[in-house]
Amino acid sequence: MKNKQVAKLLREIGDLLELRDVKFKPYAYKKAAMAIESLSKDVSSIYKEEGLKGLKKISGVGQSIAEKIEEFLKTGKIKYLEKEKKELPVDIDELTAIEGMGVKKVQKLYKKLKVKSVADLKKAIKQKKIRRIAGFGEKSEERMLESMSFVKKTKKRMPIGYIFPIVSDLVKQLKQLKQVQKIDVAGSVRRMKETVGDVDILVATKNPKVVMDSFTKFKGVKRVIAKGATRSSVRLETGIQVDIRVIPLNIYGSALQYFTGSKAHSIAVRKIAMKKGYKLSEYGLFKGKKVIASRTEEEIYRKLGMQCPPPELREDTGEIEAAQKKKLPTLVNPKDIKGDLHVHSKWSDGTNTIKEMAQAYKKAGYKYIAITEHTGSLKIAKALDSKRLLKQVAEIKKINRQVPGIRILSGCEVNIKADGNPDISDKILKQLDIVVAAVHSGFRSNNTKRIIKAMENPNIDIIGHPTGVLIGKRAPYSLNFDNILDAAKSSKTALEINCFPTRMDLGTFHIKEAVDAKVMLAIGTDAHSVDHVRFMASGIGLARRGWCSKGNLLNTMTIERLKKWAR
DNA sequence: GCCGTTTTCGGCCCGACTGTTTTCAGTCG
Repeated sequence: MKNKQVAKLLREIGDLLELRDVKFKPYAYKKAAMAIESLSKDVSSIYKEEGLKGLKKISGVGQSIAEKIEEFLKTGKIKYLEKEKKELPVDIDELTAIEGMGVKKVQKLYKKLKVKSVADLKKAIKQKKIRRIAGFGEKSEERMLESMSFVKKTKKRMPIGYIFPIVSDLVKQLKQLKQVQKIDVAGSVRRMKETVGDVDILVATKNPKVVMDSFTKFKGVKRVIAKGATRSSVRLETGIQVDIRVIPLNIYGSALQYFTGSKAHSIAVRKIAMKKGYKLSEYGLFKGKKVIASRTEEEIYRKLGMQCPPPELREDTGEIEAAQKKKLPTLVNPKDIKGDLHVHSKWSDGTNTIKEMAQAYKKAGYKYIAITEHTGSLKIAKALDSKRLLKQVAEIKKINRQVPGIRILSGCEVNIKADGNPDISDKILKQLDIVVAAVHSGFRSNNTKRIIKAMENPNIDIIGHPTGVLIGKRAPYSLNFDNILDAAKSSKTALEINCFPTRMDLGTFHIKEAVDAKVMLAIGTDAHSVDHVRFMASGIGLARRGWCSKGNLLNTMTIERLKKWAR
């Protein structure tokens, strides 16, 4: 996937143009960057299939930007960008990562002090040179220095699965204030994005001051970045930034709509409002000075002639058109989920017994779980060989009698060897209810053939964490995903939505492609302890982001239908 | 640089907070 790289380069061009005070072009480049970043298809495959014409079909991409993308795909660089960079050799990315530093300030500091990097900036601050420049002062120096130490942390996005407990703790603290009339988490958390940069919380109250004062003093708050009557920002000890917005109850809907985003979705919706002669802001939908909708999101979208898209779809990747045509899909719901198809126990690298896991899932309302331990050649602690696997099958039969009300399926997470064969014999796999197969080695090679070979094995039901990505740690291995989808369809193999927080694999884009190709999907938490049962929530969110309906997921089947499907 | 069932030219989403200013530019979301 080249999309992220392309987006970054275009954004850099935008920044450089902004530095030079060029009008409007920066906006165009950044808009194009945003569109490419949220594209469901790889730009290089678009280019391969349809050439320059295909690139120009991307919203925000015209002749000039298309040519620059083409140049990058062919040569690995963009001459225009290299030239611009030579004239302004500034590490914009690094410098603007500092709180309160934007391109204009970077420009000023370069012109006046030849500041090119964070190191230069640090030196200039130490020499007290910054404060002598118009627009800067002693306080700016202080602020910059302070935020430099946070830069590394802030640039990192956190997996959503790890954000939930932190967020729910904050919400709980806020709910205890009697002044809080209504509260919601907005932003990327509400949209259930795989990773979260910062957390947005919306509160309705008649008494903003009390809410703001308490919030900025909550436990876990390390630093107050900004504090005002309607908006405050803090950084938690965990490094996460939390923004809180306080508004009166009568504009709750428009505020929630606005603060949920995404930015691309918000801009697109505002433009629809403009076309109808309205103005949309967080304060409501206006006709002239008259408010015509503000209490609920549904009301606003209705007045704009569209359905209200579920938050998970709000990325401007087709949901707006679908909402206008009243053709939004009915997304899968938590209550549709009957089972978890990827669970570990003490038998391999988990921390709880099978019985404990089953009881935890039963308590959470599940009808079945599949115990899927690591197998054979995998060097992970206590991987199961054929003998232990068969022993576990017998053991599970016993536990099934001890824990009524939930059905434990025998399975495994079999290792796909380099040649595409499983590292447990078919004779054994045949005796299991559900077989998840996954790649655990050879991350640097193209694994398309290997996975297709595995899918053609009739004993393999699900391909686990299909792209091998680890958030913030490992890039996905190279795959021809179109070929994977074809093979999944013809071999009737499901692809996993592994929602262990550091995996989130498949991700949004690939899920949507699988849904479009009518390939079955299976959510698996990859739970290694009873505390991991809750990861299902982000798995469902991820499935919804990929436009999954009930019918796209194995987990929504009854146990009878699932077993039939597996056979 | 991009875009258009009002436009192929003339516009580009909107508002809060901060630090520096004496009324606002820059940044952020």
